[in-house]
Amino acid sequence: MQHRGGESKIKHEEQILEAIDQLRRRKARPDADRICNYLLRKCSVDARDTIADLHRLIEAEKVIQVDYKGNTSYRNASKWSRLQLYKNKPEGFVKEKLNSSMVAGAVAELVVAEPDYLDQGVPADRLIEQLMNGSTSPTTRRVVDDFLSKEVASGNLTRLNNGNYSLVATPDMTQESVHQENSRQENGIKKNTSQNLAVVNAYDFTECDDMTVTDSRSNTPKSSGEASPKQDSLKKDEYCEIVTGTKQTLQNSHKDNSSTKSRSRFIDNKEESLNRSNNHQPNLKKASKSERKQRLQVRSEEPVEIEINYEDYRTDRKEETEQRDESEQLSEERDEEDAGRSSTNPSPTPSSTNTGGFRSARRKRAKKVFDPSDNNLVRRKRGRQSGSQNKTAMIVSQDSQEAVKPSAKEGPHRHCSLCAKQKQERLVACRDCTVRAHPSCIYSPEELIHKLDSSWQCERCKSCTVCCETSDAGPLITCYSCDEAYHSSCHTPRISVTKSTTKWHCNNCTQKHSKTNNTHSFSSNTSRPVTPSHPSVLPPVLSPQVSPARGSSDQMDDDGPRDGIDPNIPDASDWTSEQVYQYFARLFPKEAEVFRQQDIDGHSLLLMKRSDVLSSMDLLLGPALKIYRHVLKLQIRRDDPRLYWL
DNA sequence: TCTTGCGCACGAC
DNA sequence: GTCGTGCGCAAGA
Repeated sequence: MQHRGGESKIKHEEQILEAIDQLRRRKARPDADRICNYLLRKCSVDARDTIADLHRLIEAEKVIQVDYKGNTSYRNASKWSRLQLYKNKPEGFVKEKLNSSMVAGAVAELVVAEPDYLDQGVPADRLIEQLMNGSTSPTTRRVVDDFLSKEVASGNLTRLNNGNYSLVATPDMTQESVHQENSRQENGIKKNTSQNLAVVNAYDFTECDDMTVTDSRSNTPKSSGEASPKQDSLKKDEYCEIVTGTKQTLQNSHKDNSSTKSRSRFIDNKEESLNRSNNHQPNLKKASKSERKQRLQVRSEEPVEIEINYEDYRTDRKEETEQRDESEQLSEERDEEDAGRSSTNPSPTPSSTNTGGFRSARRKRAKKVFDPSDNNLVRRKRGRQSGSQNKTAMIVSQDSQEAVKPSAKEGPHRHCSLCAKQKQERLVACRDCTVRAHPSCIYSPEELIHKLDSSWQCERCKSCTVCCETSDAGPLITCYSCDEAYHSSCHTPRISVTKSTTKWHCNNCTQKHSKTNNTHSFSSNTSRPVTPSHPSVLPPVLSPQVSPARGSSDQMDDDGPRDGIDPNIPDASDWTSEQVYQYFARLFPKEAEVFRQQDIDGHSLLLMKRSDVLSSMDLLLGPALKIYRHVLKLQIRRDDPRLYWL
């Protein structure tokens, strides 16, 4: 491949263009870092070579360097739909190369280089030149001048009577920029600060042999201005000392009335400065990554990115290696700092921060919390795709029928626990556990009419009103009227049950009704054994019972014992963990194990909070809520639904 | 740990 | 409104 002018072939042109295309497909920013990374992985091309070729491609206009949302991107000119727009109005694609921070940085740099500017202001020409030097993008003098005018208009910059520019001092100015500037000078850092003198984040600079730092806006080589020494090795701690805040620089320069003074002071305070600057070093990578980074070396973060000045690759790195030991020591500290910050973003490009740049601050979206029932959705696979992947997936996988059956979506059990079939009938959930059943499986046709809207309790959850034992202790007979269940031996008088009986009324109901009517159809002679309407299809343990009024506050009000301690609810305070387990095992055989695992005894049980049950026991929400109900029941020894949701 | 896919926010038009 | 872009996240290797 030839340059347009017929120059020598650009060695990695195809790979670079491919990288750009690939990154665009991935919706990843085609920045220098990623391009280098791509070539490194695919072709083992050193980042330096990649950058060098990238710049050649830019010069050849085969790759267009643009600033988009505050950061540098590269476009494949042959495939870029906006190429014509760019050609017509290139500044429209580089306008973000100028921002307040960059201006501030340029001013600060010039002030540090020439302390007199502090009082006199920075000559417009010098400032424009500085800003233009900060970018090789087609930024024109006019564009820069216009931008400066806007900055003045917006109050970010002051134009003095002599026509020179000065930064507007702000209260938050600190000394650190001067420090970094001085540090740079003293340590021979070449850093283009056309942006603010902001954080230069180091990705393991122990390995950054011959990297130099340039403005993030461009990977193209650029002059570093007067303030930048020529020999430019970089060492870690110097980067650590480069801290955001050009304005700070000036103010502190003012305070000290001399940049020279502040310079020495800052050097003395190096350690302190380092500590502060650590907060601005979000992407320092651990040494383990260094091997790849060594070759990659193009990293960015925050408004100022590290970029490779490919012209400087050839520079001597002797100075840097001399200071490496110190740097490595400091890197450990930074790593520790990093541990506390977002490290999940592997992107080398500035991620979320927008300090001082024009880049819009993308808000980090909260992770969506899906409805538990969404677990039944087949999600589109993400990440690397292996084999064919139906991109239009996102299909509701399971019984679409249930989409019109709201109650059936309430929990993990979508099959009727009684008939184990799927019907066009909504499921009723046991109010205490996860068991579900069709109303028609639970009730007889006659019962369906007036009990359909009642809460229902499966046999496991049903307990004897008198002894509180479940059907494990013997068959329960449920009152047709109040739905209280009794063991035949617990009820007074003792119940004589026959399977053929369908309607049994407890003694209480019988007496109540006998007071109000003649109880012609109300007799405790009829009983309803704890068997479902369709016993032939029942799972062995499930025997649904209707609890029409239980759980309603109305009944609570009628029910004397529930205003205080319900004697039917056992005192769990002295239970062993095994007893606790046994209690819950009867109700929630699947989930009860957690009580045993966590060794929850009666005392602990009584101290448990809602959050303990819902969060700390690793239970699904549905069972957890039901378990909590029982926990609360044991704690207060009342069965008051009103308390469950407190 | 790294790469990849992609939802969705954002800005330009 | 559409379109281009790419951040931020999650999934997969």
